[in-house]
Amino acid sequence: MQLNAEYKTLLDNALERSGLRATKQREQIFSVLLDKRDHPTADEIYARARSEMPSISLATVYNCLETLTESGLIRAVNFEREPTRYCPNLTQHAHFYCKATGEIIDVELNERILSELKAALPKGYHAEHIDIAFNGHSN
Amino acid sequence: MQLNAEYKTLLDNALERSGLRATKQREQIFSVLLDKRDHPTADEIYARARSEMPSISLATVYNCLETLTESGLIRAVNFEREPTRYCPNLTQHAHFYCKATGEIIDVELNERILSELKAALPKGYHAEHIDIAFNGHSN
DNA sequence: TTAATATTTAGAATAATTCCTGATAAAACT
DNA sequence: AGTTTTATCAGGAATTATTCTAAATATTAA
Repeated sequence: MQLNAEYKTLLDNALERSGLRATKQREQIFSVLLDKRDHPTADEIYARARSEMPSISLATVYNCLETLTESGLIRAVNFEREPTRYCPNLTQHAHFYCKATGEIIDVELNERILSELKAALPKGYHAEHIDIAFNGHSN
Repeated sequence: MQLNAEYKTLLDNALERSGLRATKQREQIFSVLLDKRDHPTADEIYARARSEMPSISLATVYNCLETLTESGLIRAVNFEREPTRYCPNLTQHAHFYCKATGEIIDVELNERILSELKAALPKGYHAEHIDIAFNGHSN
């Protein structure tokens, strides 16, 4: 649990805004996600969190992930029906996923592409959020 | 089971190409998807198929959906971790989804946008397939 | 028609996630 | 600080979409 001051403040403020309490567990989960940005699943996060906080439960991991997501501190990422992965990158970005190797990277998208995508919607349809997953391979 | 001749041939050819047999159940499931293009879930497809073929089982619905998907006749569509939906539109297209009303529509994307998206990938990364889901509302 | 093989069926199994309940911790109030 | 109130946590049970299993049936090939 080596959450630096900047992120600690970010976390506390976001939780406060949502009317939620700052707890060791929430801090731990947030810290795990910031430490290694490899889009881990809840199980992987549970394993990492437990190495520093052995008493944490899987249910708590799920609870924390939900509150962090709702507070806008992290993002849930899904590839088809595989277990949900989590990511602390809050910029508008897409994901590239290689099923063969498991490699996942963030793909930054500029505003122009995003507005062109939104322009593809028929009249009367408005997108609040766009999920984009590139499935492929790297070399 | 009112699969017209054109689609019957499409189905038979696609199954044959994949080394699979043409069966009543596969025809029924394909027909259900073509008849009402509202992106139904496996359960909904099961209900619709059963009204014409009461003996079909849910496992068979899942099996058929898998074989039709693998044969390239239909597409599986996922929104977060909700039940998978199915769609017989084979053009490269995105989906718009309104969680509040459940409305789902296909959004056609032109080649230019798609190549711009692919161009956003870092060097060495290649996308075979891009999943795009617009989440929002309509009026 | 028979033999070989694929498919279907029904139910059991699986796996990610959610729910439940008593215990614990944090904030609010003396 | 001590007490009360309320949120959160832990552990286990429950849920749910989907997959698996094995016996029965249908399809194709011989």
